[in-house]
Amino acid sequence: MFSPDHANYPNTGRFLAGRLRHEMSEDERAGLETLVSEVKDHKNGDRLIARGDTCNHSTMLIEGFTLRTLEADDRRHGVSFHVPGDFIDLHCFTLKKLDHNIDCVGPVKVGLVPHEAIADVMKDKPHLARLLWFSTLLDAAMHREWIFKLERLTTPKRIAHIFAEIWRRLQMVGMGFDDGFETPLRQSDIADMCGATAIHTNRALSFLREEGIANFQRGEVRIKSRERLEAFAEFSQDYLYGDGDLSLAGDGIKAA
Amino acid sequence: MFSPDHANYPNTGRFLAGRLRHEMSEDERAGLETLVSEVKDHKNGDRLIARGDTCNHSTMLIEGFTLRTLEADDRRHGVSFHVPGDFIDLHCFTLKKLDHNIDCVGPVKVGLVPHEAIADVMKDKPHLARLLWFSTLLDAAMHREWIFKLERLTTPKRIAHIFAEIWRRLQMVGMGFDDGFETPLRQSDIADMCGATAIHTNRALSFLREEGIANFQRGEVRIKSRERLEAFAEFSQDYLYGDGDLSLAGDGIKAA
DNA sequence: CGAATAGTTGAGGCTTCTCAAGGTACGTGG
DNA sequence: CCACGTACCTTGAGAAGCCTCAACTATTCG
Repeated sequence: MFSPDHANYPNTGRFLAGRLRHEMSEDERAGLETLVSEVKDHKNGDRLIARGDTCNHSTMLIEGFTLRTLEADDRRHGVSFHVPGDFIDLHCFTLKKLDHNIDCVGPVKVGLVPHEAIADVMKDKPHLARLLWFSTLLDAAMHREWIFKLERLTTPKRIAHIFAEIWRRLQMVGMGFDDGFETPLRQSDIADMCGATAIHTNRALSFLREEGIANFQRGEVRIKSRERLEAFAEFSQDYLYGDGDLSLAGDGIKAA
Repeated sequence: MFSPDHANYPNTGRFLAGRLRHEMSEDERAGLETLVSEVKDHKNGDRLIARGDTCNHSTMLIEGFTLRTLEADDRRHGVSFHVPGDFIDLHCFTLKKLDHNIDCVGPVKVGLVPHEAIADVMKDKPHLARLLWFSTLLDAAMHREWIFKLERLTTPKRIAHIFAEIWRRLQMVGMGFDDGFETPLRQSDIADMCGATAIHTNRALSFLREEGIANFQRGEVRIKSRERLEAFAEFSQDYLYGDGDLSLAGDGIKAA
């Protein structure tokens, strides 16, 4: 169902894998790969971009895991996360100044894409431009699901929802295992994404462990039954626009 | 600071007012106005679009107020709202099937924009296309602020935050008053946007009234001190990309 | 005027927070 | 190999926020 062109396109081969990558021509895939002008490595805790920075390039996440965060007082809040293949801050091409930070969790490899290169795509390759737009709209759809989740679910269910989302998104880009996944996230990172304290998050994780829903231990997440996890979390993958009810397969974006 | 071209462009004159409208040429303004192929009226409670609908047009909100909602069991949750001038579901041009509903609150007038017309813009008017993209990214930025708000604030502060946002957004498009604003929202709608019960929302509104922060009574919102309201709500208008720290004024989108 | 919608109030219970104290894994230097 | 430091995780207890159930009141509209 997914085909991470990772061998052919080491920097961008995971972009939109499991979503609309099947709509990209070889020409577009190759064109996208050439947008990356520079590859950089970062370490755990690095802040790739800080709120308010003016940027003239955008960032493709090649390896690793990042968080989008907002801060107030001394508390950090997570508003979304990224897995390899995500165009982390494509929106800053258009917004110019970002409203949030991008923080590395664990070691990270990114590809930099100059904004002039994206402007050329806008001008000359409307179909690829539309796919780039699509990827920013996916972000927005995920944000909406998070809002829904925060309005509706208790902390244990929020955590289960995050696990379900990470697992699905990793698998879409050819990562993750049949019985779970690995992540550099610590309990406090999960707390930041749930709007809960680290202490309460710890208790909620114990609960998930005791109930046999998900076993999180220092970044190793083992899940016995995806069905049970997703039911508990009231999770449905539709909003990821992969295989669910809202899937675009066979009905996708026609050349603009 | 804002100039709602409402007289010249009755259907689209509020689009991006107070944000990047000043960057639109007369040509682009006129072109945008002609995108609207049909104007429709709706009444309170109408569902303009339901989750999963396939759409071949997008919707400009001309008059009135709408909510984006997601439902589960018998509970409705609000993930964002729209004021006149908002391109409510521009993203369905690219996503094709929406992940959420659009519900009318009070009487509503909308303009329909066929997707072929938007595709032409993508092909022939890259700068206008980029402004359309920008408007969907504004949505995403507002979503992120909501996530932050839900993770961080108690119900009284969430409500104050919503009031602060509505007020600012109305003023950007030339609506709203110096001492508050009017809205067709009921207490239960506010509850849906806060992830709280209507009962708790009622108590929180009483609290805001007693404290003199905001007086909400059947859609009339009176606010003595914007400063006090925004401080209480930990609200900063930056994320609306109007006048705040992230403002693009004088530094906006160059022709692509 | 009556019905329907919208808003208000009270009491008991669950969820989450705060403050405070321990426990465990893992790397570094002796 | 052990001692120690640091980051991460765990546990307990009391308080605050929010929910549910169950009334009751006010406003709007036919």
